Amino acid sequence: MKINYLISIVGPTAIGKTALSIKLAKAFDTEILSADSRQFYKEMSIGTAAPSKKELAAAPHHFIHHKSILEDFSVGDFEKDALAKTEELFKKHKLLILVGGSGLYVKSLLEGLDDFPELDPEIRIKLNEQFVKDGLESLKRQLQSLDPVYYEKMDIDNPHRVIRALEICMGTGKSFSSFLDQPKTKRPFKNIPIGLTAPREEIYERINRRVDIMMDEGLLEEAESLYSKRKLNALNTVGYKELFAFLEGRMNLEEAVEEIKKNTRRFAKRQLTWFRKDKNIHWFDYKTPAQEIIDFINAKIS
RNA sequence: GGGGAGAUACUCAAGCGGCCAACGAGGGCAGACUGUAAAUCUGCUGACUACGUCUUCGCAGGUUCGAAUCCUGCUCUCCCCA
Repeated sequence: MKINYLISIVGPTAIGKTALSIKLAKAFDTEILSADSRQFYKEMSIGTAAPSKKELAAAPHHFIHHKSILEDFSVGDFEKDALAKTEELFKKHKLLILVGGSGLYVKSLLEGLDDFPELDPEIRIKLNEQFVKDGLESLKRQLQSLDPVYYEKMDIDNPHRVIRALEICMGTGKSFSSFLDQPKTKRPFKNIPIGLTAPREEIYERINRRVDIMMDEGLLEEAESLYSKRKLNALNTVGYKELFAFLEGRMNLEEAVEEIKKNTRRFAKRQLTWFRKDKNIHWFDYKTPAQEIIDFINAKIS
C-alpha cells in the first residue's frame, strides 16, 4: 500500500523556512503548501516576507496570496481547504511540503481541529461592543453561567478567548466545551515534522536585518497603501500596525522600525514556545546544508 | 577656582529612618493558547543548599535598637558663575 508523506517545516520567523521548502520541493519534485496566517493575503507582500516571484516560480505554491484582506479566512476554513488540497495533490505526488510559522494553522492540517458551526458575525460584533462598554468582567460572568466547564479551565483574562467561547455558546445554544474532543478526520498522510532553529541571538540578528531590508524594499509604501484598511483583522500584523502608528503621528519612523523589530522578536519567541511543545519535531540548525535534511527525509521514507 | 544638582538592580526611574530585595515603566526570560493566532493572555526577572538564608541602593567610615534613606570624607557625572 502506498504511503503519502507530508514534510512539515516549522520554526521562528526569518529562520529560512521558505528557502528550505523550495530546495526540498525541487529535490522531491513536488509542491508546497503554506501555513502562514498572513501570507494568505495578496495585499500583504513585503511585510509578511512572502516568497518572491522568483521563489514562487521555483516550485508550485498553494495558500500564498490566494485571499484578500477583505475576506474572512479562519483556521477552520484553512483546515478544510488545505486538507482538500493535500488529497488532490497526493494523486500526483507521494510527498508534499508544508511550510509555516503559524502554529495553530499547521496543527489544524496535521491533526485537525474540532468542528464548529458557522456563526452570525453579528454575535461577535455585539460581544466586542459589550467588552468595550462593560469590560471583561461582565463577559466572564456570562461565560461562567453558559459554560462553567470551560470557564474553569480556560485562560479567563484573555478577552479574545472569552468572546470566542461566548459567541459559540450564544450562537449555538450549546456550551463551547461540548464541541471539544470530537473524533478527528483521519489524515491521508504520514507527517515528518522538521524544525529549523538557531541560537536566540542569531535569530534576533536575522530579524533585525530582515526588517531593515523590508524597509528598503518599500514596506512603508505598502503600509501607506493599506492605511485606509487598517482596522481589518489581517492588518493587525507586525510590520503594519507600527507603521500605521507612524502615519498617525504617534511615533517617529525610527521608533516605528524599532517597534517592528521588537515585536517580530517577540513573535519569534512565541513561535518557539509553541513548537517546542511538540516532541516529535526533528530540529535542525538553520545552517544545516539542505542535502543533509534531504538525506534525513529519504532515510525516513525508505 | 566658586556655587548648585545628582549617583538606586540590564536600562530608565520611585523611595528620603523600620511596613525595602527595594513602587513603576522599559527590556529580557518562561509559559498558555481549537476559527482574531504575526492575534490575545499569564507568570518571573539580586543570589542561593530556596515558605528560609545571604549579599545589594557610587566608595569608605560614622550616628542609631534599626539606614537606600541622617552625618563626614572621597570618587565620578551634570548645570551655573568665573
